[in-house]
Amino acid sequence: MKSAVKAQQAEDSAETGAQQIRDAIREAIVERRLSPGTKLSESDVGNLFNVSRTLARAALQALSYEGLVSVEKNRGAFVAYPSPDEARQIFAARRLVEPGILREAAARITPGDISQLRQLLLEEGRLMSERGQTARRAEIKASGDFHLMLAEISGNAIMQRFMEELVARSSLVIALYGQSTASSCGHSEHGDIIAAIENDDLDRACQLMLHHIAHIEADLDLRERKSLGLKEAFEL
Amino acid sequence: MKSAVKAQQAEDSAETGAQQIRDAIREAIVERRLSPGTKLSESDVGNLFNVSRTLARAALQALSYEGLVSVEKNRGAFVAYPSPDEARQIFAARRLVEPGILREAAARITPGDISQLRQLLLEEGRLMSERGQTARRAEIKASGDFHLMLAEISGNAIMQRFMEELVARSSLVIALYGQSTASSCGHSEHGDIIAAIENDDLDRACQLMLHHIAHIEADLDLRERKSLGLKEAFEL
DNA sequence: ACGCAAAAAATCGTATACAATTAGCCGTCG
DNA sequence: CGACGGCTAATTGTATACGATTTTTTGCGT
Repeated sequence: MKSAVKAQQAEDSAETGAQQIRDAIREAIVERRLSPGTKLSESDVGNLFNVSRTLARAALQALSYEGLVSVEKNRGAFVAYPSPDEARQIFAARRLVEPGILREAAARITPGDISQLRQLLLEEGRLMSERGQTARRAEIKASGDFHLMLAEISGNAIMQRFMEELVARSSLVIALYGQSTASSCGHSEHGDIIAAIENDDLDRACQLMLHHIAHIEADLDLRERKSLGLKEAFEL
Repeated sequence: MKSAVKAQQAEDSAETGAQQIRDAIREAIVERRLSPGTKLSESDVGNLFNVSRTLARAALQALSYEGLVSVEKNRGAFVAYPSPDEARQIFAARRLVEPGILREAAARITPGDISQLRQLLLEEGRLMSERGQTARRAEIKASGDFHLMLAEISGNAIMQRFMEELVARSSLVIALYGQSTASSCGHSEHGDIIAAIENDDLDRACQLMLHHIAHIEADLDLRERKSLGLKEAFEL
């Protein structure tokens, strides 16, 4: 799975400082070590990675393009705090594209791909039973990787990159609005989808995928709670 | 249409130099005043807009995230030169998402939206009959705006941004591989799609959209012609 | 005249420095 | 006692400077 995209700039591909920082921060956000709303000042980021503000700034700008941090002019960068409406749009986008990706992936899937998917599933299950923060974080990533791997199999680098953005932002949304202590993704549903693909039952696989996404979304509490109303917070 | 997205950083929204440059270059690329492969050195861009290399660099980096320019480490930035395979992926992505966007848009479309779409169509037709470079460029933009407006009507800012990227990159592809001198888009097909939406015939609208995209793609010559081989160029 | 190697030029990568804007603080005034 | 105003500190926006890498040129030898 780490063979990820890296589509453009094929040849030299030596990540240029800023990209390393960007990736490190992104990973921290996706694994929820950084909470939504956390301030990411350019100086702090620079000091943390022992680079100049120039590179820190570049990394933050890059993350802002992916929707993972929001930079406010003359105020600074913050880990994105998606509104309930944004959250709905993210999942609407996933419902819109994932069935299509699934179809494309099913059309070109190889036995090797399937065994890789199964292995991912196994790993996911193993992490799920473990205790501890680090296992939990790895599990969060693994459950997203299932969706990303389908995108990779589809062979469309553009859709793959888009899915990476959607999965990452989903992680933020779940961190903010998720209710169940249970992990992010219904684990068994992933297995069902693979099974449907193997049976060449594409329609069923797509339907399962839609249910799966709906299931994740159903676990969210997307009520507008704009800093607790500031009035309602004390009147009750 | 210019009410565009601008989702993040809602409040002050005063574009910060680099963004202005980015938009200017993007417009130049989409309108095909800049050809694929053109070198965009940071110094040149900076001088052209009377800003420092810092801002020029930021703008180019931003464009690289959108896939409109490719930056090669220690070599420079160039207007993207999508490979035939990339071109296919771009159109595959459009086939994958545009029907879905169309369905979402149809669900929330208002009479006002329809009249705006019609007006866009009229403008497009007017420009099509005119002669001259500037009219041609405006037409290119207008034909893309039809698709973008549907995305805007769909109410999903994320899908809208993605469509903006896809339309812009499509323009590059057409510039590179387009054959017919005729414009980029079958104009009448846009009208047919609107008509189908008005008749609440969603399935037909989606089918028309798919045909429309296929039609654009059919006008491309996507054979691998890697700088004409340097040998084959003279042996025939 | 051709090819190769070393130097020169140009360009990018990163750091530092300065200017502009914002946020917090404190003192004064009503 | 609360509110307003200006000042200071912190943070971002932009420019300039320096080092590294690549490309081109140039000059020498064969």
